[in-house]
Amino acid sequence: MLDLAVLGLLKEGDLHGYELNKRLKSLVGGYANSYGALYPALARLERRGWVSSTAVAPDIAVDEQVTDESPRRNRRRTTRSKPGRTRKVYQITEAGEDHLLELLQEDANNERRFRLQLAFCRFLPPDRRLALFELRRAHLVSLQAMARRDPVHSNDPYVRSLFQRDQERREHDLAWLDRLIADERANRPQAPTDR
Amino acid sequence: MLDLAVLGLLKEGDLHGYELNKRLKSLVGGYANSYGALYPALARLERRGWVSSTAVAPDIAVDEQVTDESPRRNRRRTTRSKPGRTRKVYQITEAGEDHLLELLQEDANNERRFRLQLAFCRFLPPDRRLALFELRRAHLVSLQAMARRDPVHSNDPYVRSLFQRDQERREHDLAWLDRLIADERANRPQAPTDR
DNA sequence: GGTTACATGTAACTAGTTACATGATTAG
DNA sequence: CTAATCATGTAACTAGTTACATGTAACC
Repeated sequence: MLDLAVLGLLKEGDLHGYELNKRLKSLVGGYANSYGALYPALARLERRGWVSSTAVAPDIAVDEQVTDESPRRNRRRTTRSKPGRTRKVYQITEAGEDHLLELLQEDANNERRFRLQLAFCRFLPPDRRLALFELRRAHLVSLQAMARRDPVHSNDPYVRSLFQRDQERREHDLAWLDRLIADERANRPQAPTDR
Repeated sequence: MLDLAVLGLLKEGDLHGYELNKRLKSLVGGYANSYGALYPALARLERRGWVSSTAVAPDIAVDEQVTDESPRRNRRRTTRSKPGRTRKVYQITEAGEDHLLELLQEDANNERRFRLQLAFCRFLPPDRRLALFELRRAHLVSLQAMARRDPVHSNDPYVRSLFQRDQERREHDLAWLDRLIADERANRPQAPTDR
């Protein structure tokens, strides 16, 4: 799932790990997204040829190659302008873009995954995007039906309250998705079914 | 987290694994809760002394020891009433109940865990229960604040829609929790702060 | 001179899913 | 006789978290 997030973010522009993590936080909102998952994921993506990396020195656009005899004071002057350490900047490859398109269309039964798919669904062709929404909708409807088939057995007020919140959330979610789908259809009155 | 769910269910009454799994499904609603997690969890809980198990033969309360010469027709009659295989029925121990109380008060920053805590919070003393709700409330408020501090940067309509749904969901959740807290306070006007 | 932000990584752990293996019994 | 339900379990995998290790540089 991190793969999806990382490839999506890299499609928007090249980034290094630390920066990726910050964007991930605001994107996923409420998750930890710590480096313990991110850096290994980047290494894996690179091994599979979905991204490539370039080492970038922290001193950008600042002066000449330092000749070896330059004293420490000089060295200190050269290392200005940008923070500390050499960064590894990642860019998405062509194979990576293909893979991203696949990931964007997978499943629909996973809340977290759908969140990411939605965040990057602009990279999908309109028909695939609509298909994704419909798939998610079908899933929500089936959850809805399941909940109706066997309602709460418990008399405990806390359990009842919980299940009612669930119900309301499902309804709200479905209404929201329906608006999304309606907008999607409205913005593409093309593709006339041949007649 | 499964530990919490299993101990909570066993506190309501003794159960075997298969039955536990069914209750788990309706409780957690939308999760898989397959046996691959459940059975190892039960084994672990037993090793730690939080539950104990009893093997129960499938034929309960049904007639005499079958004498060897009884024909197949008879045998079929005897093996009625309950399905196939020997079940392992688990019951919660005293140590298990203590542990359950601890699990019910942990954290509050985990959506899934809080769901389970709420489902079994009736086992908590009223003041601990209220504390749990307040802890969760504080967490939701901090999420709310975080979201307000840095709003959506993106212009993408899908991302915007997503973040707005998040916002609405947080507000709905908070309102729901506040109702829960209000009810809780209303139902215990006792504990007069000494004066 | 200490805290925060920048920057990359590893190791151990938590939590759950998917697929497999096995076998009995029941309902159609 | 065959599909579904009951029943217990293992192995391999997916996905993410927490804690650790290390070091620079900017801010106050």
